Amino acid sequence: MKTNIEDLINQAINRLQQQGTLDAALQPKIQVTRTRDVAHGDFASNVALMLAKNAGWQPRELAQALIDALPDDDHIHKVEIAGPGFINFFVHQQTTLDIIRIILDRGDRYGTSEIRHGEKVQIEFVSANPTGPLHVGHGRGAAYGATVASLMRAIGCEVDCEYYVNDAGRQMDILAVSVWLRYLQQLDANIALPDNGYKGDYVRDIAAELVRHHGGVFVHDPRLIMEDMPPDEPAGGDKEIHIDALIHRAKQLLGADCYRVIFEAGLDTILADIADDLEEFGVHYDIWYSEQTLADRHLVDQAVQQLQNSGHIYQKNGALWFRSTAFGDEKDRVVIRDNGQATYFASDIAYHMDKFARGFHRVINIWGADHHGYVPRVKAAINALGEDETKLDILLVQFAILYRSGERVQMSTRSGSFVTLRELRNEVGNDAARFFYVMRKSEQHMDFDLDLAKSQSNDNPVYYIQYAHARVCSVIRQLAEKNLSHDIAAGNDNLELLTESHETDLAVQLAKYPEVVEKAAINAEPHLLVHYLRELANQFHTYYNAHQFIVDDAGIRNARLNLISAASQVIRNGLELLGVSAPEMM
RNA sequence: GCGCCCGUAGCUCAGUUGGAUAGAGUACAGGCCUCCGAAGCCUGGGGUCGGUGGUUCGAAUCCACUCGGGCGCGCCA
Repeated sequence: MKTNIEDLINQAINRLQQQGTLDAALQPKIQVTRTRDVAHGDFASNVALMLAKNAGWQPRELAQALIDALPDDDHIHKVEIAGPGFINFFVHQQTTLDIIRIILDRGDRYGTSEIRHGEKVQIEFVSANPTGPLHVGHGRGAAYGATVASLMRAIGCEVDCEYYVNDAGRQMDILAVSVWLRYLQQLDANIALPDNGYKGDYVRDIAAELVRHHGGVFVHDPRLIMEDMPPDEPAGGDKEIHIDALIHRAKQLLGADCYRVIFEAGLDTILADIADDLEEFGVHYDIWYSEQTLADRHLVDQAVQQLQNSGHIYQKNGALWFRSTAFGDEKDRVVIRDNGQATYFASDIAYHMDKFARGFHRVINIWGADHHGYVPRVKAAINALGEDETKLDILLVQFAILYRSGERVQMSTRSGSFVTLRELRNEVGNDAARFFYVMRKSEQHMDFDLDLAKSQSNDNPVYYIQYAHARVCSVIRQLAEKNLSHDIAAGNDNLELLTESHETDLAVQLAKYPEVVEKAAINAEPHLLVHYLRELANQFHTYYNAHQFIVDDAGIRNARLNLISAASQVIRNGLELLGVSAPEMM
């Protein structure tokens, strides 16, 4: 209907331009919006206001001229000028109610479209280091990314979800050493974990598995391990130097093969745990992309070489620097360290090159907001390599701050005293977690109230929406008990009996759904859908309290049952996109 | 110090490609089950949209300055 009115206005403008009453050079952007106030009709356009200045008309006079030039349309029964020059459109009630027939016909496809048909999109999200289980901060990125993917699929995109596995960096070595030391402890060695080590219980579990499968083959004398070791921080030293030395010693004593076994035990166990966790959370990935394979395939070398060939690299202090300042970055960045090792950034350049090489129309990275300073250098690299930077969108997600009993829950990764995503899911359930995470705009800091999320009460917005769905299901169940039936065809034939204002209001809300999905998808803003569904649930509950659906008059009964069935269909479709269940009973 | 994000009702937040009288939840006060699920509905009070100035038919929205909060400024990842 909205696009329909846009067409009508376009025709009117063309007609005026052909008549010469309006400057033919004007190319207005037609804006048609749904009105907030019923007195303003169903749809309104500010086109006359936008055009007036350049056309040299008074807004209201231009509006009148446009209305006079407007073609007739069966769906519209009144058009009027209001305020400073808005054009308000009043739609026939039959047209409004017809959406019910459309929804029941399209079923779970209602709200999907092909406006971005065939657009190949890649979304990379979470990509947490596999050095420990996912925590609640990662949960927001997971829920957000998965929902954005669903939304984009709903408008016709072909979406690949990808997890970039940082399996090559120093953090992984620190994990491997942590596992090894726990392993030695479990075999009664007197040796402490370094200040910088990973101390979570999961490290002990991995070590225990090593003991079970390999016995004592990785045992070395603690005195030999610690011999000539630079002191750790508590002993007055530098913890970074200490742990790097420890990593070096571990590789030396264990040899490459044994070190590899321990390293991979840590990596594989944790990655498997992360994958399970996400799968249980309803977050599915198409590709798990290993950072290590970039180096193995020499893609990192190639990326650096390519930058070098195009003159964007220089040498300083024994390292190779990328001149990112030439592309708007604050300072130049090292890609190859003086010890010959590539930086994480170098890998990331190679990774993004590979993303572009894979032919996506659009590449989306979802990062924690603490990485925002990293955005300019990645875009700089993409520009330097001659790729189209506008294909890449980097969406930032702010942290979620947990509250329990009104108190802020403290989190710390290294100390191991943090709330994992799994703990959160067990505590509040997947539905509430998915819903709460996307309830707020992603770049907004979010307070996550654990007590509210798990409360099975009227305070909880998840239940509010699910309850509306369950209520409809309950009504349909009641029919059988009363020996009545729901005849959808008869309902469609009697839609004109839905004359109550609650009924037209609800139908209007249902008609908005595809517009909401489209906007939420294009802007990557799932919270719009959340707010829409709440409002829809509210309108349904209001209607429910005001009117009986199961009435003796078969015409009205079937029409009303069609309306509430359509409402439940839309709620189900919307919750599906959010990854939240729509129970028939609760 | 520089850069990015944020500041809207007591609290949590929508609304920000400029549109009509700034909305919702929650909390608070009152009302609604002989009737399809009260996990619900209705009514009410509550605001200098952080502040000041500017741009125009029109500003919570755009610009400048300013105050307050968060984050980032590694040859870490």
